Amino acid sequence: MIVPMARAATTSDVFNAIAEPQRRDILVLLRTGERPVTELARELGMTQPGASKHLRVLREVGLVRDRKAGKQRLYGLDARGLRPVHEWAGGFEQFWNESFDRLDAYVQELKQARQEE
Amino acid sequence: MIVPMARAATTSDVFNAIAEPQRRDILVLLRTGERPVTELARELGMTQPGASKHLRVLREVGLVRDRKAGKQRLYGLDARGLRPVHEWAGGFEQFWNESFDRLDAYVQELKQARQEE
DNA sequence: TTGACGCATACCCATAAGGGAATATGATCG
DNA sequence: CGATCATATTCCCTTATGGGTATGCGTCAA
Repeated sequence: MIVPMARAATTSDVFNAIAEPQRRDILVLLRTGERPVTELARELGMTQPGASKHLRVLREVGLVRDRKAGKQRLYGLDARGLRPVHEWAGGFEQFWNESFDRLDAYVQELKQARQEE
Repeated sequence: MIVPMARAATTSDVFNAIAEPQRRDILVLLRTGERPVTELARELGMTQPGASKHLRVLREVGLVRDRKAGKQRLYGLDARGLRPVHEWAGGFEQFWNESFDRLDAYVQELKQARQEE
């Protein structure tokens, strides 16, 4: 049976995991240290279940780690999975520096030419 | 009326645009130069409508530009939009370098202790 | 042991997303 | 104008996603 897939499962792909703004917010927040779910939810203005769900996705792609601390569960950052993202995007560095120099110049020329008409 | 939103529209967010593997493939391919849709589709093994749809998303977030070339439409890379992604991920660099040194050490200790039992 | 607390899941709902096939739109050429 | 090639759109279908609320479950304190 053919199973159409709407998109790569968010749980298996770091790129997908960080596609969600709130999850990026969580990661940024966790740079300042571990946090229990409730506090994290409060700081980011989300419901506790909402936070738990996002944390689960982040945990499954390995961007976050959790450890039990008594009644609580502390979530901490494991940013190693972001390295591939950084490198992938970095692979385009020469292009955002160079590629459109000529295009930009051309656009400038057009504007100028139009004003001189 | 409250309108629940499943996720930020893919057309408005670069992070979402690059969450889809095939779109990343397109961007990588375009590093080697402009291409008409059909050729791009053939090289990446996707259908023409499929390619067009992905290209549309990429175009709407500004990662790709198109220009008419006679009967064809050439798509080219505009990687400037990837710079924020690179920088965002780069903001975690210190964490993937340092954060888990202690954790890794701890894991090593555990392994060693287990062998010595 | 019984609450209370902290967190994860389950369930429900509406929407976004992708794929495939068919079709519309655009442009070129004879 | 008519035929044809290159693309973009549309329609249909199935799954993924995110949010909300209710609820299950483990842990700690009295």
